[in-house]
Amino acid sequence: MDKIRPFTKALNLLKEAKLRPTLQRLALARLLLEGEHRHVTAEQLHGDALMAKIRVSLATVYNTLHQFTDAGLLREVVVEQGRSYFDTNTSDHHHFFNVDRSELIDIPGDALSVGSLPPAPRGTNVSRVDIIVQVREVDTRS
Amino acid sequence: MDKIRPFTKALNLLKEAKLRPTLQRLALARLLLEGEHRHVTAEQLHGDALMAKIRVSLATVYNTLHQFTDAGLLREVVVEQGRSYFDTNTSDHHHFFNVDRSELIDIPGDALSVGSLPPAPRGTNVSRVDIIVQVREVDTRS
DNA sequence: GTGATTGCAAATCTTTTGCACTAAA
DNA sequence: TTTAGTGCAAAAGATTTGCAATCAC
Repeated sequence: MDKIRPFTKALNLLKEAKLRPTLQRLALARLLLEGEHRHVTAEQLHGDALMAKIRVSLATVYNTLHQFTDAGLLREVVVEQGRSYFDTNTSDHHHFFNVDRSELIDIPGDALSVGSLPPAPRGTNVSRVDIIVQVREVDTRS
Repeated sequence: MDKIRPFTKALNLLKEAKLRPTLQRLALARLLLEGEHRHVTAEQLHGDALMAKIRVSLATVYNTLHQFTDAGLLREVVVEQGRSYFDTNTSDHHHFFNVDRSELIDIPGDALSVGSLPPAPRGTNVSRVDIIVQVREVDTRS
């Protein structure tokens, strides 16, 4: 039945975020937010969009990713120098980062916990906690 | 008495790392590794070097930071999109990151611990765990 | 000497910006 | 209409690279 109203979810998300539902925003929202959770770079999403016959510029992809992030629909994750990932899973969780494949994998929030966070430096408040578990492919030689 | 053999420590570190003790490597090693622990960007270190009358190019600063990192003398920390920090503290510890000031602050390894790390994805080994506690300046208005 | 290291400038890569054009309300 | 949004190309930043000149051994 999803076929009967295929744009509803993306449309509602944009509406809630007070973002005008333009063709490209709607299309990007569908790519990002209607399927499984994903971790994408701007470049990847741009490629996906073109593949799906959606005419959109890279600049607009960047703009849109940031607008979605500001609206709380996405979460920006920085694990690699020079490139940002955007995570469609905005719930409390952490990440494995496979350095060899440049790939992020979610760790459910309850599978990992921080014991005893020390107090934030004077004059500051904690705004977010990220745990990045860096992993590498096992060496199959030997 | 440090004045009597001011280059000894940096020299030994370079020797251990099997890096030829050139003028600029020695100078950068002294700036980085002889004082308090620091978190520097390439740009900052370059500035420090020029300030200390050490003639060195930014490209060489980058090369040197990476050579030191490969040799285990430094640790690269990525917390901000577009910029890398190099941490002179290579022992097991984590970080506060003040977003408003773009400033890293060490959290001693024993002040924070991860409870129950889930198993690494099939075919991978954990190579490193980073905890970034993002903080913001408290809002003094209101 | 000769091979490693450096400086410089150019190149690269990701991300941002300015502005004329287009589309949503 | 009128205002927000888009595309394009150019700009901006951080980092890397190619290569001739220089330095450590």
